[in-house]
Amino acid sequence: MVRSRAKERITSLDVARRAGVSQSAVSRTFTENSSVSTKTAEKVRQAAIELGYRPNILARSLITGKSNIIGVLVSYLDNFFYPDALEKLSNLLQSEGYHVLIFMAAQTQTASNECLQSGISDSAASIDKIVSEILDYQVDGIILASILLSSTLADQCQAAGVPVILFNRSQTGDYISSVTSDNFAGGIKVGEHLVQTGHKRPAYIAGLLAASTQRDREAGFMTALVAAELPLYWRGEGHYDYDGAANAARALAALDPLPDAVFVANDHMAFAVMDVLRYECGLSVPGDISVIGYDDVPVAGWPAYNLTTVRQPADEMVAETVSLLLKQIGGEESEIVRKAIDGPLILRGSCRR
Amino acid sequence: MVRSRAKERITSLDVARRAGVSQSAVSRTFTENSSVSTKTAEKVRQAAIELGYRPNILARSLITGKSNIIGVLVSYLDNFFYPDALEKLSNLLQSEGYHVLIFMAAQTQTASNECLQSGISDSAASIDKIVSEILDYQVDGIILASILLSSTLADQCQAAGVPVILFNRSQTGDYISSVTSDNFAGGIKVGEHLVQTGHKRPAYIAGLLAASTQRDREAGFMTALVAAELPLYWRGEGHYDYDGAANAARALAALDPLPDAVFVANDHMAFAVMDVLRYECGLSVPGDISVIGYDDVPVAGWPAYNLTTVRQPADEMVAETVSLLLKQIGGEESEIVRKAIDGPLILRGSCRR
DNA sequence: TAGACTAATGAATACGATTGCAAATTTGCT
DNA sequence: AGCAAATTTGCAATCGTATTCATTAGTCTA
Repeated sequence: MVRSRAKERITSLDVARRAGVSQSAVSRTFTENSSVSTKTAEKVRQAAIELGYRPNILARSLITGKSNIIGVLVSYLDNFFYPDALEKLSNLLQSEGYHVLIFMAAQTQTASNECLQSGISDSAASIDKIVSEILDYQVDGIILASILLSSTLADQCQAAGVPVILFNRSQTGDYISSVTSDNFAGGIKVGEHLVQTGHKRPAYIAGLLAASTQRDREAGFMTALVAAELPLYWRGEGHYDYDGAANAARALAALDPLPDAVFVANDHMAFAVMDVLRYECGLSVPGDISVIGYDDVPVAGWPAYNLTTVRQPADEMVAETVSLLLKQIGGEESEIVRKAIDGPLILRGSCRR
Repeated sequence: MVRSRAKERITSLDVARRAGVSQSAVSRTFTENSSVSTKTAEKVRQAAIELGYRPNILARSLITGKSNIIGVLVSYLDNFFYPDALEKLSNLLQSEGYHVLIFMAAQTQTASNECLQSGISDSAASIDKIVSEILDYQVDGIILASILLSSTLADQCQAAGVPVILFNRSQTGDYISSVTSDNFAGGIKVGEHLVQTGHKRPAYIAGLLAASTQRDREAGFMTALVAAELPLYWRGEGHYDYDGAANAARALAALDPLPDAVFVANDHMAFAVMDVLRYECGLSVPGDISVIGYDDVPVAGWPAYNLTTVRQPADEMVAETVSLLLKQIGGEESEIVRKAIDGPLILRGSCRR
């Protein structure tokens, strides 16, 4: 079976000829709120169906200056929070008549211990490159999931009149709107809960140091500990990475005495920590150590982990992101907004009560 | 801080004036293999940087007839196989100079037991609608992940000269290329392995009945059982859904005598099955029942599940998909191809040896 | 240095739609 | 019916770029 070769496209002119009207009439039948009589509209629609015509959105965008495309840049999808958020984001934008052009930031190959500074600057450069590409597509807006933007790029977007919103990251200094969960408050909740439940030797495993989520969660956690005059017993780094967190967990398990609780900066790493503690070290969670994560991804609720964690309200974060973006696109909102949405601590079985 | 309002765009003409050359010259400097002297190219590039000019891809696409956009339609991302595949797909296409316009198929709200026929036809209609939208964007090609296409839509794509490739689904009857793993062979491997390891009461938990992956995996599995003259002890349905599979597992656990092994049609469901068996029913896996899954998503390798499963070679599947699609776009390949890539059975701890 | 050929350039047109404008038609009202 | 107002309709310009074609500049050979 051989597919027939490239077809000559059907344009509005073809439809116009067939329907016996002008090309403008065709255009108007397919454009919202432009004046066409129902009679001609019907003729046009009929002819369009017969010919299999559909308007060329690229041509339309060229003239209207609106592409109805939102560029979404996401760095990695192995943390389940992101596929989930992406799905919700895409669905919501679709329902608003927009479409998502997706870009993956080049994976920085700095697996774990490699010098992070260079890794970050590498990726910053490549991200700038990608954002430029996004702009080339004349997108109406940009959403950066877990990604920061150089200030020159931010300027460039602003110059192009394209609103940018950071999703799950915030950036001080530059003037970009962001939507996150209230990571500081979440960190506090974790700290207070550990205090209230009588833990005495709390540990912390950090995510990527450059990430605002990591900083805020840790800052909140430490604030709560300080308020309770409970010193941090140990601190490790897992780089928001399964293997990185596993290594940190091994270091943690070698301590004597053992910490009695560990707050891990996100669920994805917390799973690694629990796996190592339970299946490599033969420890019991929460019997020997309590583990608390952050995100409340679906897997956290599965019985195998049953992880106590702070929920990031993905639905609300996505709704807020889209609403904010559309407002900025519509020109209604031009202030810089930094929205931090509160999320509850979900008590499950990985933390001793 | 208030963002400055919409800017007048910088066009190639602006750059031309600034560089003291014609608009054609500007265009040529930004187009591959067109003849410009290095001297003028340099002038143009300089002026472009000063003005912050970047070519408008939409305008370019309008004239070249190539958008460099690939439409990717995916139905859900909660099965970890898809985020992973999507990430790889996007990366590979990006490296080939293409970009991904992503569409989510409307979630069929037929949670589990609801009448599936109507659910499927609903979603088929909405998928046709979405594919039409994709075509409106003048995409150069379409990838459908786990999604089937009505034959009228297939015709429409063909008429528009847009190649379509099914990823992880195949469709008989219609003439669409597809890339899958060799699900039949995989099913056989599972069946043979259960036979060789001396299991006597094998059960099967099916995925969505309409899915080719489900059909082929089950057919392969049954073929192996029949060859060994081992009857299927029990069969349930989980609809490729965590909760659906959990329900099936509860039914399975109520059997007396218990099956001694269950092949679950994908990993995502297998996790639910293991969770129910272990934490609801107090059974041991693999002590009381062996569990085998399909996909080898990353979580399958985590110690908490340590799931024996058939690997779907995502890298190869993605590479094959992209290579095939690009060939078809380039017009080199016009035959219908149905590629089924073999994947190994990964032996882990969830199946008794 | 002249001649032959190649490479570089600009003017003009096309891609497929939207939209302002003016003419043509329909509608509404007395 | 007759005129004013409102609605339709078609023409033509436009969006930002690629590309053909004719022309000019540049290179190489003899």
